Amino acid sequence: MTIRPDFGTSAVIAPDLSGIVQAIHASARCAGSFADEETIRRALSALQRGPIHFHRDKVIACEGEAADYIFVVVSGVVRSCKTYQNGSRGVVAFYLPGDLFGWDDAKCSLSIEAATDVMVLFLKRRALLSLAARDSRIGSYLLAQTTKELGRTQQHSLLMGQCAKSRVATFLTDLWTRLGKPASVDLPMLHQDIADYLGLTIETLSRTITSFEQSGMLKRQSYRKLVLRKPALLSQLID
Amino acid sequence: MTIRPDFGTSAVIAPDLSGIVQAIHASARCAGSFADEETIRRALSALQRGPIHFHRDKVIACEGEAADYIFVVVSGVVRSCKTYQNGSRGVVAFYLPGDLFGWDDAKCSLSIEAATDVMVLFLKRRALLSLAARDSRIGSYLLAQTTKELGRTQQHSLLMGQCAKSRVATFLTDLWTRLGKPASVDLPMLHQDIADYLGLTIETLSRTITSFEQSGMLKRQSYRKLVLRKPALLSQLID
DNA sequence: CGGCAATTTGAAGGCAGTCAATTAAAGTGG
DNA sequence: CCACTTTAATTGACTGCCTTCAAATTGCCG
Repeated sequence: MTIRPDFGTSAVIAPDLSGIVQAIHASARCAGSFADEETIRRALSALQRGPIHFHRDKVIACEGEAADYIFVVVSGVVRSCKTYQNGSRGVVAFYLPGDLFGWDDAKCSLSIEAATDVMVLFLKRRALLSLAARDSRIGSYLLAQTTKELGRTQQHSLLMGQCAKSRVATFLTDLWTRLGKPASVDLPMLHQDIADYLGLTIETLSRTITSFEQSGMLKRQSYRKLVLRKPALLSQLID
Repeated sequence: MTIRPDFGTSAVIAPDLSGIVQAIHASARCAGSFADEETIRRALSALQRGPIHFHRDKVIACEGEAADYIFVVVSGVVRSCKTYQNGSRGVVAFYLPGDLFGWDDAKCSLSIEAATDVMVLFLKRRALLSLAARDSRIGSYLLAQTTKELGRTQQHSLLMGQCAKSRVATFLTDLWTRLGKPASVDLPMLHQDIADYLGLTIETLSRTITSFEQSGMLKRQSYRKLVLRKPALLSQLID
């Protein structure tokens, strides 16, 4: 069992629920909640299932399936995507360690799949919702999380209207930023996943990265390892 | 003051808050709520402002502006969009009468603008959130509404990865369906808005509609009035 | 009827896609 | 540890869809 390289130090952010519990506790700004941090932890643990391990490309939740669970990524990368009859595919989002997702109703017809080998935690949806009804801190947290994801998705739909260079530059700088601006960026997912996420072919993705390298903006250390030499120049391509 | 043609009968769905109040009441499935329907109505009315009228292309809320309000469309169509330095524009979503929106945090940098002459109701964001903390029915409603919008936005980002014919066919059939499948479809917004929403130019949009007309799938009655003759064929173009 | 705005149509060019071949990297077994 | 196989990524040549720029047409409103 080989765990693929993942998002550096952030990979171990959420080995359990403690990150979420603290986030809920921190986001509580409203009166009326009647549970302390320990209570939240115990309540969440009670409706937790897993974490469960999935190999790359395994389907975690099928499209159209009854959406009984909310997911938390413990390690690795998860993709939310749709495969069409002609074999092409669109990737809506990637989820990294610590991300809570799976709010889309069942009708949304998106498939949740492992983009790398991953560990995923399951939370019973109905139980979580009824918990949110009793403790407004959890409700606020869920709303804030969903709003954040809505914002990201809006940005992504805007990105899809741009040219290839802008899309790739945005993806690389976003990823680099999320990783804490390390010296070198390890792409945790396949180029095919990135291309489907950006609405491009792997050939165009590859050629675009090559053009960035020829401009001196970045350097390839290997297929999946890049060094961003001039991030400022890359950012100028965005918009 | 000329009110432009809008979404037929649905234009008068929400002249006030009654639609939302009922939706909140209906979506209540959790214990712990301590307000009846009349209480909700009064609470919402208290933090309501407007409705206010905006002419087409007027900015309702500027990008980056402190997001103090949540919006409800009373009549007309609102667009959520971003204008780039080079003058191009991307439209993330259209909001129709009855839609509640404006959840995106301030940082999201989207501009809320009138796509037609519109009437918009304002709700104080903080007051609504604290109300949601006290009454879980309102919290659930807000979460459900945000989730619904997230799903729509995901579908839209997928759409942007498709070819022009699929995008236009999807837009037309979706609109036709939302309008209750009437005999003829009145496009309430300009072609430029639709093109920016679909990530196309107005020329490509026009040419695509022309090709649909030549295939006998639809017929133009005027620039903004279409008759979908073979909706099934149009749907086949969607993937 | 006249003038402006919106849409349609036409012709030419560019960016990204497709198909095919090569190279690099990772996994496998001797 | 190295040869072999398989998978992933790069590169090249060509095609096609969509854009761009320009002109004509339609529709709206005074």
